[in-house]
Amino acid sequence: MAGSGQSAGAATTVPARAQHPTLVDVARQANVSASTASRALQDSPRISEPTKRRVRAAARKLGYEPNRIARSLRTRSANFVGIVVPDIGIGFYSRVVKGAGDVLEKAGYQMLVMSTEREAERERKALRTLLEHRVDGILLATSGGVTNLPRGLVVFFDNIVPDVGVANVALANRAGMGLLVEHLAGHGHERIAYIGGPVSSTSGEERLDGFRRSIARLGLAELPGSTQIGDAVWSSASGAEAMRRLLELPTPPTAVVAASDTLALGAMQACRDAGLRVPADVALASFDDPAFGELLDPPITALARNDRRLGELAASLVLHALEVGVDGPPSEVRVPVELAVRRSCGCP
Amino acid sequence: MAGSGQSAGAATTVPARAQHPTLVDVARQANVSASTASRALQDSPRISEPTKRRVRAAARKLGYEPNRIARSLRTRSANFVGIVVPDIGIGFYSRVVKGAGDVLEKAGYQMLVMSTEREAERERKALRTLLEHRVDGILLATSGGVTNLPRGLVVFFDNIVPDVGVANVALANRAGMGLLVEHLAGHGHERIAYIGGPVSSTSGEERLDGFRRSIARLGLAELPGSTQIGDAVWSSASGAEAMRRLLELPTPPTAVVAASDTLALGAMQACRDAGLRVPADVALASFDDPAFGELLDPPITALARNDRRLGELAASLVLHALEVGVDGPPSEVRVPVELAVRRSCGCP
DNA sequence: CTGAAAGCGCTTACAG
DNA sequence: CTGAAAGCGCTTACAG
Repeated sequence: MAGSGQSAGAATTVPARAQHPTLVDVARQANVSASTASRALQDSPRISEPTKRRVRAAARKLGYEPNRIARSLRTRSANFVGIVVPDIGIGFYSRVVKGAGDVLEKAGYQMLVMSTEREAERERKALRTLLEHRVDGILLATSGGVTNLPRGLVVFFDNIVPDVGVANVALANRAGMGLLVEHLAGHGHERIAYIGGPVSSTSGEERLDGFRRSIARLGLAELPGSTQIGDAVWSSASGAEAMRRLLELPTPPTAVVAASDTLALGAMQACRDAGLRVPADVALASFDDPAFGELLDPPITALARNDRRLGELAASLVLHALEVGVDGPPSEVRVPVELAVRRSCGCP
Repeated sequence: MAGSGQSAGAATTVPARAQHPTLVDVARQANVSASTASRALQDSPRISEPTKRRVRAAARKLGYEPNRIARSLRTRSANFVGIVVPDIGIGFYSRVVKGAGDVLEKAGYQMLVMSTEREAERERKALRTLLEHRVDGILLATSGGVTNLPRGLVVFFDNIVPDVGVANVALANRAGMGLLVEHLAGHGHERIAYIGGPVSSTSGEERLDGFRRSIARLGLAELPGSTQIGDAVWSSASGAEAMRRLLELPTPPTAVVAASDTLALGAMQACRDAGLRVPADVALASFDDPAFGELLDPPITALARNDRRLGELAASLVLHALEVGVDGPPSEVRVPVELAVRRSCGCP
């Protein structure tokens, strides 16, 4: 039938997957036992130099590539760490993934990345898959899919579930908000409004709380209707809508702080559409730094985040737990943020 | 010594990793053999309904999670596909990863993501790791780390190596450039310049070529010094520099097409710094659509890409090869792009 | 310094 | 319809 294959004898359904040489192939070639070959390739001190050389030469000659699956089964550790994020297409998460990947790779671990599209069902499935692969640990930015805590070592990040997991790490949401509000107040603003994300997420909740505390600390009043919440994905469109609601207030704010770059961009757009100038008519500051914040018109004052660092920390925490075991409540880590002063706040 | 562990008898170095129940545990609980338990969980038609129910109940009761490592070793297929990208932090790549992940997941595969930071050495290492994990296929956006083609099924994307691999997929670079140049020419521009990336990459080469062909097709002259190449990462800074060089030309261009969003943003910045207005003084169009292209001032005319679609295609291609095997030269797929007309080109 | 043997947790011919 | 046995490719006590 078919018969168009290049190599003779290959079954039709079998793709051209070359048979990998195994350790016993190497051992045979080097005239030693499999045990010795294994130890030689691990550079065990129990093997003589000449033997090691012979085994290594044999491995090279055969193009031997150790089978990690077999190794994992035998050693009962896959050397895998799973990371599950709501959406890998979002800059924040992809940068966290990078940071985590770097430290995991250095420690000899591989990373299994799962993007859940913010669906609880997909998150549960991702978690199950990870567990079936016997990952050594999990880095989890949950979208609400964790009904019962997955057994094993999990470090929560971004979206924290209090008191569970071995650790959790997030940005310094409250402190960051404080920086933003204080800066705006420093420009003389007294009517500062807030555009944020749903308080069901850690960022949404902590940033709103940070905003309120700052307002109070500065002795300012929280005006009615001056805190607006956007949609679940913190979309620019919902940021624009929120801004419009703010502008319709009997006495609109003179300054607005947005809890994310997307929200801020939408807000800026809404201002422009309303014929308002930023910062002359409304000052604006953003929690997240948009990718091209300095190229916007006006360049946007925002918090410079260190997303990679967050990923590195999360990975280090799971690695640490892997090494020393866990006991006690989760450690809570907050990654500091820094104010990047540009023009949208009113600075020259 | 230590003795701070909660559960009795746990060795100090062993983290609190619960012992997973195995298939024989399930079998014992259900009073069947391991073979039967295995078949029951696979819903084999050879097993009676009552037995299946009993086995499933036992599995549920014990919280059984099949060990994929053992299964992979036994079936000699990890059901893994590797994807290696230069930088997962870049929107394009993370979107491709998402697209690929979606179709792979649906087909029952897991994705191993490797980000190489554009270093050939890291790329080689990533490839080796993937092979050691016996991935069934590889999706590769190479940064030049492929000296000898890794054995196995590889689909190249973004950066193509001619005539190798089972398939390659990239954006319709030449056609896209044509769209951009023609649109600018439609505005009456005759002095159109180009800012691109290094021609050592597929995108760099094909986009420059596409530019030149379009210019020629339109009967326009390619002015000396009117094609400028930025740095290896297509940075905004190098785009700005390229723009400055263009503006210093004895007779500067009236329109510029940038081969990427980053380059375009840099160019726009340089224009602004030079006191030039876009599009009044210089019209601008960009190959890639920046994340917030419509929020820029002016909103930028660009090609709306379908990065996810590219990832989906790449994954489908590797899956196809997995199923039917490979023969013949690689199939070459180009993902179409679409013109998103906004304001930077001169449209009202 | 080296080797024979057991076993990690599955799946799957083979037999009944 | 069910089970006993072999084996995927390693690593690692155990013995010498």
